[in-house]
Amino acid sequence: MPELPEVETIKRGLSKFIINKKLTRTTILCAKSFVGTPVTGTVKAIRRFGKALIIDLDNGKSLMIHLRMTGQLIYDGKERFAAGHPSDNFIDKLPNRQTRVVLEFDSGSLFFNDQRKFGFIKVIDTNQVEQDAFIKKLAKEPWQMSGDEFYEKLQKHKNSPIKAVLLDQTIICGLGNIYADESLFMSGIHPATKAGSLTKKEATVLLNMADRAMNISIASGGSTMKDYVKADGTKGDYLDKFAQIFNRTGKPCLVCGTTVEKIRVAGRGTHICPNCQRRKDD
DNA sequence: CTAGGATCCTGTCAGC
DNA sequence: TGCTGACAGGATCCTA
Repeated sequence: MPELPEVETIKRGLSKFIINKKLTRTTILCAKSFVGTPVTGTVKAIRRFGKALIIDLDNGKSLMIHLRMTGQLIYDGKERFAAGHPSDNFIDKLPNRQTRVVLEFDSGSLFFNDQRKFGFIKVIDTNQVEQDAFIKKLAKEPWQMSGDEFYEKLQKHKNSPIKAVLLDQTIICGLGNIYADESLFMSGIHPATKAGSLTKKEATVLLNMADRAMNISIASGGSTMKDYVKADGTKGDYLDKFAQIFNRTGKPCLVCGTTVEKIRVAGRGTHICPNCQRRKDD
């Protein structure tokens, strides 16, 4: 669930609270959610590779965190900060039944919640982060790639629906189901269009829209929570204020008024305006 | 090599 | 009310 903008929001928010703080204790409530042996140490840096978050300690070890579909990180200290999968659990008492791991710092606790247990925290050597099997395969993020480069990549997957290509982190990194739908809508491209049938111009527009959609979201604090969770559990407002197509099934298209439809592409629920996004291939 | 489907897991919701 | 199947903001594994 959390896509690049949400992870970036977490990185920025968490940095304010745990940099230079000491991780003193790890409590594992679900064995499969924590890989490796718990470590202690002072946080020196927080980095992001695609949708993966890296917390570097001062002892040569790092924690790699991937939230996958339903992960959340909630920091509870003097102030509370939460981001990730949107749900009321943000304001629950912690730990709750979806809490899988608790990382205790000398300034507060960081709760890793994950309903479906697809996410994980993994201990790796800091100097091996870039060699991690997942990180190593990640492609460039949209703003690091040229339109020509993206177009060339599409030719290697010419028979795949363009949405499947957008979701493949080894082709272009950072998009998930929301931003794939948003980018395609903003580009006027049907998600099932074969990647190889896009022109270089269309590919370039799509790349630019992926960049724009994610940056708009980062600027608004991601699609989940604002920087600080208040007692009322105020949620991040990307989906409400900026999403043009995602989760708008049955509502009028913001551009032409046609009813938004939900279809299935690349095995994922996909939102389209059947008028603005027409297939030009087969 | 690519492409597509099943799979990991828990929870919620629509439809009988 | 109780059951059932579909589906979920991700990625990997297996098969053809």
